[in-house]
Amino acid sequence: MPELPEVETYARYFARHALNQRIASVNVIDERILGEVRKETFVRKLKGCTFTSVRRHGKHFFADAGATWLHLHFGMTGDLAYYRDTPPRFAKIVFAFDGGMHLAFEDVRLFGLADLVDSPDDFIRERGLGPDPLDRAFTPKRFAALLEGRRGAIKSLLMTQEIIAGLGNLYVDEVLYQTAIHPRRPVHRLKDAEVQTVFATIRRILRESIARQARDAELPGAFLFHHREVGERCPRCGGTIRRTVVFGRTTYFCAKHQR
DNA sequence: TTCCATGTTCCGCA
DNA sequence: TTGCGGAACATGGA
Repeated sequence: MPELPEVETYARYFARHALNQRIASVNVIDERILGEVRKETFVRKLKGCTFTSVRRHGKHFFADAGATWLHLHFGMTGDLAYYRDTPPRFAKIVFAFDGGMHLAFEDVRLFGLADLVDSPDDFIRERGLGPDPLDRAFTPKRFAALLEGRRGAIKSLLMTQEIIAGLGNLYVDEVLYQTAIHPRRPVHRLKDAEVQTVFATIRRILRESIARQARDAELPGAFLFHHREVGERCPRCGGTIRRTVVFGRTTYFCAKHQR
């Protein structure tokens, strides 16, 4: 489930297992997972290299391979698997390291992406991505400035990667649920205090989720996360959970306490 | 069989 | 310019 907490968890997994080992071979099992780079170039530039560090910005992951950076986006169903013998069923790219271990980038639906970039910073700038909400430079003031002068639904803005990078459908619903704001509320109708609460809640929820390694079962039971079902009882106020569509995405909210 | 899905992009319209 | 609805992409699972 790749939103920011999941990608952060993958980044830590990658760093824990796949750094400082020489890449003996690169197997691109399905070329459709590649972005701009050609298969031959992808293999040639990574074979023999060593990943030395990782970075994450929003839902984008980067690994330093020396002369180039591996760039991964996990789409809807991307995942990583470090293993010795048996590749995961939906492996699309496999890196084999000296010593016999492997790292697979797997993705059932192929909405993910693997590519090479010269510089993550340039990529982030060229793509126009907004700040990462866990970055130090992301302050309450900056957040308020990002929303300034906009008129769309709060959910739409929080989902837009060019405004804030990393939140997706589930976590935006979670943030608005916990701040008692209706997903369709126009952003210019938010009070200053509410904007500050949204800022603080984004950071708290992301940190809590990362601390639990973004595993569904370990997220607090009071999270909307566990109650995404029409007619479900809201654990916070006893109201009824409803479903609607905002920004083209299925949206769950409590009809009673989210206004 | 039908519907739905944690993401992104592109097009048309207001 | 901004915002939004809809469609498309590819595929498994309920």
